[in-house]
Parts: sequence; structure tokens; C-alpha cells
Amino acid sequence: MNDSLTFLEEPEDTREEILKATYEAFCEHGYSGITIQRISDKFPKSKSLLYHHYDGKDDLLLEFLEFMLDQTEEQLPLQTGDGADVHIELVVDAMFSSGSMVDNVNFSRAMVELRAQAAHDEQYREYFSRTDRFTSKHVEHIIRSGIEQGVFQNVDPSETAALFQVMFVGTTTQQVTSNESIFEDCRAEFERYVETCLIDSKEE
Amino acid sequence: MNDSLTFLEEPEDTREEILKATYEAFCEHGYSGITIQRISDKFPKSKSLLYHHYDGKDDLLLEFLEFMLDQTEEQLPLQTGDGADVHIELVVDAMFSSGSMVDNVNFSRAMVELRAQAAHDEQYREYFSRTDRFTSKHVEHIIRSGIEQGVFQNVDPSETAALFQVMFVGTTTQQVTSNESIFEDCRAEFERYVETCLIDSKEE
DNA sequence: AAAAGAAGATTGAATAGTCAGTCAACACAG
DNA sequence: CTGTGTTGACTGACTATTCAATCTTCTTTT
Repeated sequence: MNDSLTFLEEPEDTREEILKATYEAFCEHGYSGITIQRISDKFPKSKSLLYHHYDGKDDLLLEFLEFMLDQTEEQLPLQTGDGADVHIELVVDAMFSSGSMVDNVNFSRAMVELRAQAAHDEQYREYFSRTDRFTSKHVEHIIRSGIEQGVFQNVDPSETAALFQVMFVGTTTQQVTSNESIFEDCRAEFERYVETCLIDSKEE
Repeated sequence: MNDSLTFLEEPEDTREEILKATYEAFCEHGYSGITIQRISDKFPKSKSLLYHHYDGKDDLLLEFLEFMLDQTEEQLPLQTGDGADVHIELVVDAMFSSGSMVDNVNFSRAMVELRAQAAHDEQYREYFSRTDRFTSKHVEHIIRSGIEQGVFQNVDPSETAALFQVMFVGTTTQQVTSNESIFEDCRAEFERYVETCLIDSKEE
């Protein structure tokens, strides 16, 4: 199992080293098993040093969350030279490629556990709200483009983006919290939805 | 805020009293804030009594999970006298009525937090797998009926059920972990999907 | 029907362990 | 010699769990 986030292969300063260690501890123990001790086990320097670079556990975890959400946003497929229909297919790919967005399932696990905290932590909820809005708007924009380009039907971009957003969360969560591999079936049906309800099969 | 599960309004024995207290502690503190102390704060008898009725914290939480999953399964809309198209609409209702399935959002919060544990706990994952399979098969059966009745298109029941399952997880999670109220938009689009991709608009 | 007893329910106090966070001291670069 | 990064030992609060002792309820014996 590869616990390393490619982006953190070579952390540049101590703060990044600490974030990397936090990620590794997350992968191994999960949110409920995270302790300062275990984070410091994953990084070569001393435990007390964490308190020199961060105000405390809460501060560190919040910065870690911020970092993870940044990664999430960066993994969204950027505009290609091609049309919106190609672009949206990339998004669907990202949604179903090994969980969601990132090549290893560890990232998804961490995100699911972090997101669950948002149920009782207002600050976490605000962070996730921000990223959710970002991805929604991103998809919304693709759809708007597609309609203008004439490759999509005249759907409500906001509503369609909302469905995409929920599917993102749903697939990620489902994949790491259940052994049933509904995944391929779900993908097939979602592709059918995109073909039928979104793509404009023009017969000029 | 109403922390009580209707089913536990009047717990019959001490074990149920403890489960009720666990639910209340869950609502107030969330999974990561659950302690034996806080559970016992929510119930009138002594803390040590917990250990008389359960082997320990893990045992208690596992039984609590089992109880919550039972509730989840019981909230699935049963077959009505009407056709599958009416039946599936009830399922969609359940999916979008105040989170999912149960009338208060507390239940959803608890479920989301419990489910997140499944990312690192094999036993939790097995429990959720079982319930996920149950709901999937339930939806699959409705769809199969609908096809036979001629009210649904000739879709793949397994694939469609898979999408429903992921939507269930997605809506529940999204609602309690984000302030963005994507909810109504998502519902509108999902209804559109059902109308377009599932219902057979017969024009005999 | 009264005394004795068994079984389970309940309690308060005690124990052992873990956790986040602190602090005084050390290293060493400028 | 001053400031920044670093360390290991320490602490106090909190945690799960145990245990001996009591209380309650029902059963059995006389």
C-alpha cells in the first residue's frame, strides 16, 4: 500500500513534512485513531515540534483539511481544447476512477472520514461547503458551455450540477464504506443518464 | 431539537435505555465525541451498569450500529397496492424527505458518522454492506416489477438500483456535511432522470 | 406465611492507561 | 550572543474498565 500523496513525495519544509505525516497516520489509523503521538511517529522529528509549527491538534487538522480540499479541487479535469461533451466525460471518468479523483483509495477514505466530521463541526462544514460550491460551479460551467455549443440539451445547469455533486459524494462514500461493488453498475447507469438526459443527440 | 428516536420514546428494558442514551450522546457530541461517560450522562442509572449489560464500548457501539441499520431498513417504503411507478416515487420521496428516510436530521447525521467508520473498520463495513445490499435488492425488485407491469422501460434493474443506492448515500451525506442547499436542485434533476430514463411513457 | 437464599441489577470508588499540551534545556546559524 | 528550530521529560485531565459491595426481586424452604 502506498500511503504517500504524490504531491508530498518530497516535502519542502517542516510544515509540509508534518502534513505528510498526518496523511500517513490518517491512512493507517483513520480519523478516530488520529493522535499527536501517531502523527509524530510518522515523521522523523520530535513530537513537541508539532507545537512549534502548529497551535495544536485542532489547528493542525484544520490545515490538513484545507490541504486535502485543495488537492480535491486541483484534481478536477480542466478544460481541454475539445468540446463540453468531451469535458464532461472526463468528469465522469474522474468520478468513477478508483473512488474519486485521485489514484489511490486512501485519499478517498481520508476525505470520507474528514467529511463526516462536518456533521458536528461547523468549521469543517464551512470548508466543505466552499469546495462543494467550487466543484458544483465547475460542472455548472461545463454544462452551460455545452448548451451554448449545442452539444447538450437545454437542461437546467444548476440542477444537473447538483446531481453531479451528490453523485461525487455518493460514489466516494459508497466505495470506501461498503464491500458490495456496485461501482460498475452505477457507472453504467450514470453514463446512460448522461447520454439520455444531457447529451443532445442531434438529428439535423 | 428532538433527540429522541420515536422508536425509543419509551424504552422497555435497560438495554434499550442504554441505546437511547447512546443515540442522544451521538446527537450531541458526534462519533468522535462519544465516551462512556457522556453516554451514561444521558441515562439515569450508573455508568458501571453499562458494563453489566455490554462487554464494553466497542460491543455497545456495534449493537447500536445494528439497531440504527435496522431502523434504516424498516424505513424503506413497503409495497403499496399501487403499481411500481407509485412505489418508486415513494422511494424517491424517502430519499429527499429531510435528509433520508427519517424525519429528523439527527438520524442522518448519526448514520453518516457511523458509515465513515466503515472506512477503517472491517466489521462496520460488513454491517453496512449487508444493509446496502438489502436496499439495493429492494429497489431492484421494484424496478423488475415495474418492467413486468409495463410501466418502466426495459432498463437493467441491477444498474438502476446501483444508481439509487449511491444517490441514497450521496444525498444523506451531502445534506449533513454541507451548508449549500443543493437539495432541491438535485431532487428536480433526479425526478427528471426517473421520468426520462425509467418511466415508460407509453403512447399506444 | 415467614425466613432464607439465589440471581440479577445497580452502585461508588478505585485503577491503569492514554491523550494533548508544556517547559526547560540544547544546538547551532548568523 | 541572540533567535530559531529542536528535543525529551513531564503533567494534569480524561478515558475505559474493574470490582467489591449493596439493593431488588423472585424462589424455595420450613
